[in-house]
Amino acid sequence: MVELKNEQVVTITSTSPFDFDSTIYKPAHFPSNDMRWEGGKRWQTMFWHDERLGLIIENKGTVKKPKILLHIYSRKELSKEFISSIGDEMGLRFNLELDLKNFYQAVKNDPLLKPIIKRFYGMRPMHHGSLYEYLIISILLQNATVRRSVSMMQSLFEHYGTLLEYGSQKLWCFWEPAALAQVLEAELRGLKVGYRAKSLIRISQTFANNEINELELRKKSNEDLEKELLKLYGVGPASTHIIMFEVFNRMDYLKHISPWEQKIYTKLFFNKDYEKELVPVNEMIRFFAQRWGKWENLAINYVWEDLWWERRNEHIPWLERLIRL
DNA sequence: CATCAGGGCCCTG
DNA sequence: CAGGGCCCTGAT
Repeated sequence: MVELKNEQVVTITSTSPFDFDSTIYKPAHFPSNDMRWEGGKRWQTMFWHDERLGLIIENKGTVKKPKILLHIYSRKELSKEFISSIGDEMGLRFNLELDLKNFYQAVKNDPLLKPIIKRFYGMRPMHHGSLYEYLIISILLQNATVRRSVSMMQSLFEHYGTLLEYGSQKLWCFWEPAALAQVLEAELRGLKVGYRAKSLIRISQTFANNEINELELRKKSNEDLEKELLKLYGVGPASTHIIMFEVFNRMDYLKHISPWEQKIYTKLFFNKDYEKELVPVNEMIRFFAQRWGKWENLAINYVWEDLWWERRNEHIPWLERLIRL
């Protein structure tokens, strides 16, 4: 375990409106021991340019006047440039520059979104981690129930990650790609990740060899980016779909809906019993494009997040059956 | 006890 | 382009 004793603090801001809790905490993401959330505060570990960091993201503002305090814990003192690069990166990952007012204007007459936007006014989509980290997660999601994905993630943390102690928390930090790149497949299979071992290793090698650059990919068009992602071993249309939205913030890329999402969407958007009648994926894709155009993924995400926040407050039997946590 | 699908993907024919 | 196989787990 590594204790991070050095603390530096920066202020970051967001366009308005900004809702802190629904942006920095996503109940739809599966739980993992690299983070902790309580109202107004999120602890999150971060592997950034060879440093293992502990972050505390703290709300000091309001929806109208956003202000976020970013506490950065590290082993040694960090340069001013390094600190500000972390602030910039978090701004991107948390979509703090996104102009939500355009979105709200575009969908202002939508009866489904109206009450949700009222409840989550200022919510942004977010993923806290890097492309590499999200690729690992998306591979763990493949062909597995949520419970199994959670246990594979924890197992990987315990074998290749680093336990950090800071801000009275102990949380796991991701490994660098090179650490997994040289592991033997049999060793990984010993951690019960199954056939995913090969994908985890090959993707780690791609990153360790610098054959892929997240910052460069950000500049690419949807089409080119999709092509680059699909080239990665173990990445298909389902993983590409979630990465395009969650990592690269593409609001207008929707080509795939997984069976699990299809069931939930059938209920949420078409108000039908998915056990009797599943709405076909192609029909869904046409429907979303026509209804919400270039904002489609954000619109869907608002409905999706609303459901998962509701699940925190009350038992939703049909959803529980689908999650199998 | 056996069988099967789960927030897919690769490879083969 | 369809379909088999893949690791493991809990539900049936």
